[in-house]
Amino acid sequence: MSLEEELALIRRGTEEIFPEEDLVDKLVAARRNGRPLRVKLGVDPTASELHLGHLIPVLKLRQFQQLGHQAVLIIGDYTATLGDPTGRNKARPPLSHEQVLENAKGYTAQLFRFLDPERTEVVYNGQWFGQMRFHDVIKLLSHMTLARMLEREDFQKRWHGGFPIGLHELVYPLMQGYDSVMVRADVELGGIDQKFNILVGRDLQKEVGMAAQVGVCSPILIGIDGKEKMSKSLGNYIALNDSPEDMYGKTMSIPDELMMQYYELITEVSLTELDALRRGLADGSVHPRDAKRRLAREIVQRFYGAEAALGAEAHFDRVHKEREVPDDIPEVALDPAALKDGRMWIAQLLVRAGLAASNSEARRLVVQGGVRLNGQVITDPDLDWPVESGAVVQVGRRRFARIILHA
RNA sequence: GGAGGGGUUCCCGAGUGGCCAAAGGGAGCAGACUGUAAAUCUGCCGGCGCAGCCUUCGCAGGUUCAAAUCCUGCCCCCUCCA
Repeated sequence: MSLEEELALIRRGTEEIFPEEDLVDKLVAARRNGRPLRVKLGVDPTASELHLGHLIPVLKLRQFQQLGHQAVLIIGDYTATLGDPTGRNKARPPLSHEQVLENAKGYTAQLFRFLDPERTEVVYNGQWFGQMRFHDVIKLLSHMTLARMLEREDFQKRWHGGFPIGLHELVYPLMQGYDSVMVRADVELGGIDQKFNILVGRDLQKEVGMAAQVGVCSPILIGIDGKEKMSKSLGNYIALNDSPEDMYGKTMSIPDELMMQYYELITEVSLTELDALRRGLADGSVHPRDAKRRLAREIVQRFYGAEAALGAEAHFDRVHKEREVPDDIPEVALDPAALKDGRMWIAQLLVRAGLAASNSEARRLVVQGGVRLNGQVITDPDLDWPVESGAVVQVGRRRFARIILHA
């Protein structure tokens, strides 16, 4: 593969590479000396469930591996207990070390579905931060100035917006940068929100006389709502553990504008094909819906294989095109003793089925025509319904529950 | 340490004694349209088997027939000065 080809692959789906000349130099040197680049990715095991957003830099790391480079996966067991302020206007609550280690286990297991263990070095940054004396900390801090720190966008926003900034948060970028020093990183991957931290890593490496790393940053993946960064707390995410059906369905619900970015970041469809697709969408020869169907297939395929992808598509068509009741809807056990003469008030039923938060909400749903019992729209909020085992309750277009009478 | 500003329903933000379950916007939910896209339109958006009642406006007391609105104490946040 030519250097140009390698560069083109690395550039795919990246928002910024800084400085790109350094990357070229490093790649040239790597080829000449037969020494692969050390590509660092730090993950803070703060969440329990990984989603596509977390995966973006991981896929980039995998790509580097496929190009013959060495992956260095840093588990931020120490930094995670501190709370990374990145991208928030609020400090993240610190986690206990036990919690972090627990998360880390799940993380690595999931990440190794994509990474090649042969070419991955896994290190915990507690290894060095756990050893530091207070004196060492001060020394590390002395490499940074307050003014420099406040250049960072989210600090600036909080500063001007009058929101608190914990002193400990100022240390975070230094820690991440120090990780780069410790693993002698040539390249650091991350979302564009990591840019500042990666630059601090460059500074620190230079301070100790090391060649500065290159930052390769991906854009922040927008969630399926098309508005906010994908995150668990916003509920706009596709989890790595989602079922093929869910994954397919969620992908189909993303706004059209997001399609190409998802293609670029998550699938392995070639760049030339993506160009063709883009043109097709622009001149109307490709229906956006069909492009999205393929995207959904590609994504499911990456996680579960081609067969599962087709299965998920068939399921999707059955449920949403034919509007049939899905076959895997959640079952809700109902104690027959809760019935009066074999009947139950519809609002109660919805609440017990987990389809409404309160009787009031249930009542509203009914009045607004959003509730179906066995496929039939109900509009009387006072209805006492004769419940039978296996009955299907539906709220809105996509929320179902099957009632099972069971003592 | 000093001076000042502020905490309202998921978020922002009106409301300064009764007409306030609390304007407006956002988010969300439901309906129409559709491609489970976007945009748009309509309705809902504290709880209660609900033409009525109950609980909310930082926390705890108090005044009053009546308080988110007045008084007292406490907690928290912010700005400016040092």
